[in-house]
Order: sequence, then C-alpha cells, then structure tokens
Amino acid sequence: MPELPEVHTTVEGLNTVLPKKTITNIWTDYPYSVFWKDKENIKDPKYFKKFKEIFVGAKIINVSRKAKYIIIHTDKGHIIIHMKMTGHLMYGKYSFDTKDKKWKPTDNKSPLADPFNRFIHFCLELSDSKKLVLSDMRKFARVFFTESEHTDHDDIKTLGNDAFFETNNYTELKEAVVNTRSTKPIKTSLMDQNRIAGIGNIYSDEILWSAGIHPKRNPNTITDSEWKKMFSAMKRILKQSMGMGGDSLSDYRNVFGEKGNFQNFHKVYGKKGKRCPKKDCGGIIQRTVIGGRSSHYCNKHQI
DNA sequence: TGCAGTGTTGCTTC
DNA sequence: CGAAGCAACACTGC
Repeated sequence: MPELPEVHTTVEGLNTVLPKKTITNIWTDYPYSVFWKDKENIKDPKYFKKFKEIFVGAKIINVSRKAKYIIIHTDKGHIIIHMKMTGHLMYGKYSFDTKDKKWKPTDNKSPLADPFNRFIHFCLELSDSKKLVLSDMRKFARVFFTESEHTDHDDIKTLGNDAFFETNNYTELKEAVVNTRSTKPIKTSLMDQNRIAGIGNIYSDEILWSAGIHPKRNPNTITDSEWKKMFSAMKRILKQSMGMGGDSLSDYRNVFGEKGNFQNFHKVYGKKGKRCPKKDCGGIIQRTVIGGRSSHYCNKHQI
C-alpha cells in the first residue's frame, strides 16, 4: 500500500544497506523496465537488455524519494521504482534456487508459507552477494531508468511538491491544491500527484477526518483556518506514520520484511459503521465512493 | 460459485 | 484542458 510514509520507510532502509555497493547482475521474469515513458510497449525485453547494459557494474551512491517514487542513484544513472499497489522491495531476504527456479526465503522458513516469494519479478544482485528483490503480486509496479537527471524523467517532472518535504506552510498547501478551473472534491485534489505529491487513499481520509473537512468539499470553499488545520494534520499524520514504520493494513513490509504500525491508529479508514473516535462527537463513520476511490468520513464533525 | 473490492496511476473517450 | 471510466493484475472476502 505504499503511500508517502511507506515509501519513506523503504528508502530509509535502503540507505542503510545499498550505498557503495555495486550491481553485479539484474534479473527479471517480467521486463518492466522502460527507457523513457513513451508509446512503446513497456514490457518490450529490449528495454531490459539496455537496462542491464548500463547498470550491471554501476556503483550505488544513495537512495532518495520524490513522493511515492524511489530513486536509486548510481554512478551510471538513476533507477526509478514505483511500487504502486502491491510492490515490496526487500533486501537479503530471498535467494534464487537455480535448480527448481524458485525464490526461497533465506531464513529457511517454508517457501509455501511465505507470502511474497511467489511474486518476485525483479532483482538487483549486489556485490555483497545479497539480493534486492521486488515482489509485486499485481504487477502494477514500475521500474524506470535514466542516464540523465532523474528530475527530468517524465514521471517525476510533472509531480507537485512533496507533501512532507516540500510543503512548508498552509499557504503552500492551499496554493498547490486549489485549482479554480476544477471542481474536483478536496479528497480527489489531495490525491492528485501533480498538485501535491505523496498522499494516497488512506492518508487523505485520515487527514480530512482530523481537519474536520468533508471529503466532497469543493477546495475553493475551504477557509484559511481550515487550510491551517489540514496542513498541520497532514504534517502530523505523515510524521506519525513514518515514526511507526508506515502502514501495514494490507501487506506493506519494509526492506527487512517488517510490518509498520500505523494501521492500528486509523481513525476512519476501514471503520465504516463505527462511532467516530473524536471526543464527544457521536458521529458514525460513513463509507462512500469519491473519484472512484473508497472514502471514509464522520457524518457529524466533517463539514 | 461469483462478484465486488483492494493501497496507484495512465490512457481513452467525450 | 477536464471529468469519468476503464485498464493493468491477482488475490481476498462476503
């Protein structure tokens, strides 16, 4: 479920193990990789061949992120990974059994009991003999690469400011999200990565609950005092979740296979029919669909 | 058994 | 340009 805090947690983990290591091989059974985003088939194996030509032998400098995009910086260029819905990057947790051509957990637990090994579709082999694997059940994840500045990549350059690192006060949030030509509800606008980047379905519901704003509100009607509340809720909630290693409501794991804790602190997401946890509120959490996404809110204090 | 629902995003159509 | 709907894929749960 990677949204900003989960991607942040993944990048923190990668930075403890990847820098100064060399990529010794690259493996895939599902060639995601693309040279540039274009009209061509992104699964064309010719891109993967090119990818290997450039990056086998590359030395990793460090890892950063912009919104939900992970960027592995090397001396040959940048590898850009988006985990989408079910992607997980894990380091040193799996080895490839060349005999029966299957991925096995390195802790010797039963491969049958492992929830991720069946879905490993991409791997960077490193000079410490460990493997960085991408497990991705639904195959929505994407791996891009570029030899130029990563900020020039088509997928990165259209992103709005990062919700945590690049949004510093309520005015910046308001200016990023408000678009007078658009009537999109506030929830949809908060999740529009080209306006403000990093917020997905869970955190948009949690932020709006905390700020007392109905997810269907037209952003143009939101007052400055409400933007202030939304800004501080956004910062506080993202920081809180990063502090607990992200949200493992579904199947998120960090690069060492460990769960986060934020799923235990949801106020609204997935709480349909429950009493609103806001003190003395007495509302009931509703579920509806906004912009095609499942949305949760309190029917009393979110206006 | 069958189908709605799932954290994300891009493309097509209007 | 913008909105809506669907597509990518595979599994879970009602």
